[in-house]
Amino acid sequence: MHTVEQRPLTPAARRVLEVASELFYSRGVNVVGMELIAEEAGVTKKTIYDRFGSKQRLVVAYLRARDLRWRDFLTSRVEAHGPPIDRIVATFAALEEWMDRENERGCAMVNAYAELSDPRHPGRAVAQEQKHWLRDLYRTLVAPTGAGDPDALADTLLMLHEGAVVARNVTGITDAALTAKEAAQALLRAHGADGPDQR
Amino acid sequence: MHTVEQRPLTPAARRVLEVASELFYSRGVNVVGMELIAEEAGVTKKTIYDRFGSKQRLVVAYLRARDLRWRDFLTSRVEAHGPPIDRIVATFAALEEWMDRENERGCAMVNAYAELSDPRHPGRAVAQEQKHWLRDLYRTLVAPTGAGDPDALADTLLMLHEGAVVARNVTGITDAALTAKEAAQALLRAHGADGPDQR
DNA sequence: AGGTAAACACACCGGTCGGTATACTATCAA
DNA sequence: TTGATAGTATACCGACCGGTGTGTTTACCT
Repeated sequence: MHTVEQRPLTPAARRVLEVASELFYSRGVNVVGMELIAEEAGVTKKTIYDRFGSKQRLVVAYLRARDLRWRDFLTSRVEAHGPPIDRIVATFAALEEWMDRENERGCAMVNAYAELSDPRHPGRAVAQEQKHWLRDLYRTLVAPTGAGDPDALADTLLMLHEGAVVARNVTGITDAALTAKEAAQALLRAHGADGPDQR
Repeated sequence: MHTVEQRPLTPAARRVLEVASELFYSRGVNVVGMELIAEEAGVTKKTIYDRFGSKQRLVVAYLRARDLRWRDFLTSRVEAHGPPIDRIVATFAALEEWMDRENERGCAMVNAYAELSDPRHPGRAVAQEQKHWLRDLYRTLVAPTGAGDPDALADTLLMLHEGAVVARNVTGITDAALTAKEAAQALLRAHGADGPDQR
């Protein structure tokens, strides 16, 4: 039988997941074969299938792990600020830092969503969940600002966020996150958000 | 020898390109094999290779054709309006219409960019060119509005545009383009753009 | 009548895909 | 001591991948 659940990964399984994550992200989920992963992780295919069961599940594990890392990172950056408006701005500063560090190929969820066209593939749900989570995050951040039409504002911020990733990735606009951050501040002002930074 | 250049496509080649476009877009470039395309187009693989030379070139032909359709569509919608601000707003209305009609799987260029991880694949350049074209379009549309910081505003509009596609595709926000349009209007106002709609 | 282009049919190539089977070894806890 | 557990190595499977070769048929142009 294989693991798949949250039982702590064996050392070999951890290596597999690390290597697979790197390869899946940098080259794409469909392009990378199981044999390559096994080779790079110094492990036999048998071990991978013993631990993860199938490629589909390994892909899901990769997406879940990356999603978790991103959420933890973003959450910590948001919580480092008090005022609602500062928190919203912090999401774009966090995005900027994240993209500089480890987003060479754009958003892993968006890329996976593009690659996994079969609607039954469970990896699609992982990507959707992340975006729904981000949408909800913006809603909860917008609410206490007293901005008008808060739901539309939250969706707009979400779009700016996702658009910045795409623009940076394919158009090569390196300061996309910065531009998005300034646009977000302008929008908050336009929606009448009141915060300590307002005058 | 095979065609590849802009010589008018033979009837069989046209059928191949139509079928390939549908399959490439709806299922992904890497997932669809040449045999399936040949089958669905009622054509032998030999014919495809005689006309297009390789899968890589067929993919490029698909991207070029789709890009052209989109540019023609967007250009016509923009030119239907006179005032600069109306033209900018028209891009988001056009996006809304386009997404309702034929964007079930998001932006073909962004998806292809995600799938074609090999930087040497010429399909990547096609995607990049479209986004650069769109960026330039927004720049030329923003310039005559007299808005402050026009380049940043153009990039912001680009991000809203791309973000709306992603948000609608993976998050399922069906009115994403509408929300983006309203945000664009607010941003134009915030940048002090003057137009017939201003008061 | 002859030539050329565009299809057809079909067999075939080396290689890779995800996944399985068998057998053996090292570690460690009951 | 025994018996899982986790790992190794290797061979194998059918299916499919992108791509090619040989030869035939159809239709239009000169």
